Amino acid sequence: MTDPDFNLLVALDILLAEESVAGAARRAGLSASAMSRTLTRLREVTGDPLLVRAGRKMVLTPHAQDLKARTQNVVSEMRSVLNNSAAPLHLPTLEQTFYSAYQRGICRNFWPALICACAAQAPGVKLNFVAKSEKGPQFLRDGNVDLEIGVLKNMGPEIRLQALFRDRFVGVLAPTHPLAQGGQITPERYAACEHVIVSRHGMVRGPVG
DNA sequence: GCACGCTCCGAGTGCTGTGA
DNA sequence: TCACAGCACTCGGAGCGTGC
Repeated sequence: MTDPDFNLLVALDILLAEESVAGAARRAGLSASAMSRTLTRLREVTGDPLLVRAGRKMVLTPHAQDLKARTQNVVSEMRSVLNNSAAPLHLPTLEQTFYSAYQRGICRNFWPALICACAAQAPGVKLNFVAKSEKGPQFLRDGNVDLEIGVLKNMGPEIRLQALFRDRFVGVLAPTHPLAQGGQITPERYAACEHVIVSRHGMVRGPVG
């Protein structure tokens, strides 16, 4: 039995992510025709069309939808195995550009310290800060971003998370406010008050209720 | 509003060159 | 010799402008 061509996995990963032969070709540094032939080979190997025309666009078949997450994980694991160099990381000579996604209002506090630390310990490193328009780990999975700073959760097992700090809310109220009367402010008393919710994501309920 | 034609874009394919 | 990639081309769909 001959092993399949594992290079096809990388192409499959890009095709499933881009949902476009032309887009996948650009990302892989190939011509569209070369990527089209690669897709043909993938169709032969998997026995599934994988990407089918829907008007002017291409859409994933149900089988391709099933393969998408598995392929991402396998390719990510392959890369981590192959990139696991035995040579220790040497920051003073490291020449690399890192892209960092940020959520407005959260990580600007970290920029000065981060830039100073890079300049001192890794002068060859360049930092590009990219405003992030949507939540989710897709930017990291696609490799468009190396680092994200913000309120992160449900990122998946392949994304490494590290807590930088814990925040807390501080309430300010007038001496005449009902909460200021009657002793200790409990969560129940706080929740019983009327609230105004401001949500960037259209949520009509918050942690309070 | 509708039909028609033009243009653009993307996928697929035949042919050919290249390297192992 | 074979596999792969690029060039050139065709085909099909969408968008847009124009005339009725």
